[in-house]
Amino acid sequence: MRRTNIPEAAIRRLPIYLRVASELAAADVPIISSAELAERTGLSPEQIRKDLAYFGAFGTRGVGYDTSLLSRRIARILGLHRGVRAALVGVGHLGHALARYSISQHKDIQITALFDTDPEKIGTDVMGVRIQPVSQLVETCRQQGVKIGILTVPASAAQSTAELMKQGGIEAILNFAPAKLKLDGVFIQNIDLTIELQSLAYYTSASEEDPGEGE
Amino acid sequence: MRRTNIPEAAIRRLPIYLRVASELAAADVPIISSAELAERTGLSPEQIRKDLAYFGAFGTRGVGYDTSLLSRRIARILGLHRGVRAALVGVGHLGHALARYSISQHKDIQITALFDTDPEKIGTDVMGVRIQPVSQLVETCRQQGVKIGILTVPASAAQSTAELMKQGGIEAILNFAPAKLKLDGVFIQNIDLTIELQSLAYYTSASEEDPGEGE
DNA sequence: CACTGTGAATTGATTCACAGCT
DNA sequence: AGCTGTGAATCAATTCACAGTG
Repeated sequence: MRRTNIPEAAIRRLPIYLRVASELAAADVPIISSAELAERTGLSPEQIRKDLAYFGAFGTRGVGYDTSLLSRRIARILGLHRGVRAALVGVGHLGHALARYSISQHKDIQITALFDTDPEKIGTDVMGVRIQPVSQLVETCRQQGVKIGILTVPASAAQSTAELMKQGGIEAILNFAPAKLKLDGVFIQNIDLTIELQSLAYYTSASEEDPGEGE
Repeated sequence: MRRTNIPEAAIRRLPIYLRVASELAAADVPIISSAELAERTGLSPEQIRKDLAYFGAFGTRGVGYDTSLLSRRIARILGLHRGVRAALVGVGHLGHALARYSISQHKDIQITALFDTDPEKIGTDVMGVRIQPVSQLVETCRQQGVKIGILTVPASAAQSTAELMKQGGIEAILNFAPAKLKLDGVFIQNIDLTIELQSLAYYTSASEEDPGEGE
């Protein structure tokens, strides 16, 4: 019933709507129109209406969307209403920063386990979450019902760590390592800083095609 | 002549090809076919051929692509051949981690300036790059010819900081703040950790539509 | 012969335009 | 009257299928 014909692009926009809707609901703004949502998100009103309509009509014609209802519905669609547990592997500088940020910010996605191989780090904690050895990953993730993995290990360790995550019952991975993971049955989203920066360079006058060295 | 009909998606894949090609060239593998490239990147051979063909034919029919030539050509297309300077604003935990990583890793995109508003941080350095007050941003970026900005400030400061970046001559921004920047004439790429994690939850059994609280 | 390069076909996402509620 | 919800049209990206070439 789920995961059918709904564009992936639409799903990636739901958290944006969620953010705006819950901010407004918290500020006691009860209603927002697709036009206003468009204004605040930089998307088009039609796209917003279409995205929301994929999941059933929760607006009121002639009026708009109830911000409180909207935020609850989106949270439910994403499965955030009960709280989703995540584990982060590789507590280097980036991993540490992400862990701090996620542990402090998100109530809906909670990092409940941290793993590393460095004996110096194991046993220390990040904002109250203890760093465990990677050898504990499968067992701990299974015990805690962790569903999301955040991968901030070196590229060379990425594939094997991802496999452990799968064994531990993780169903979706946010991969920061510059490596393409091959892992069936697990949803993988890559964030690669090098790719982002390098492709950004293209949109810069630095790339203004000075006409090649010959060859 | 540039920025014409080439799909943005293709440009975002160039750094992937660049990585593989330069790794192979460094390992003295002189030639790679689109099929092998597909194998290593998880993309399709046709897509790779099409992407590369947008920028002119640099393969040899019946043979494949010269890895060394390929990496040089892509670097040139992206404008990386001369080195591109970047500035990072907001040296919190995430900013610090990204700065460390970028300063140490990338030769082609160099972070040459760091900015923050915190007097405690100003004057300290990250791997040899001194943190300056944001009040110096415009002047320093102009002086150094910085073209890329990395934005790791709180959401509330994102828009105003982005405007300073534009004033400083920055042409492309990698924005980690959860805010939609409105800024004409500057290419903006957003990375929003909350969005990534929340949309990941959808692909997890956590979201298995237990049928709502009614209303 | 084995590969690249590329028009044509397809698939997917966005935008348009309007019908349908409240 | 003013908004949502949605089929139809457009636009963009991917995949197909094969012609072209070293």
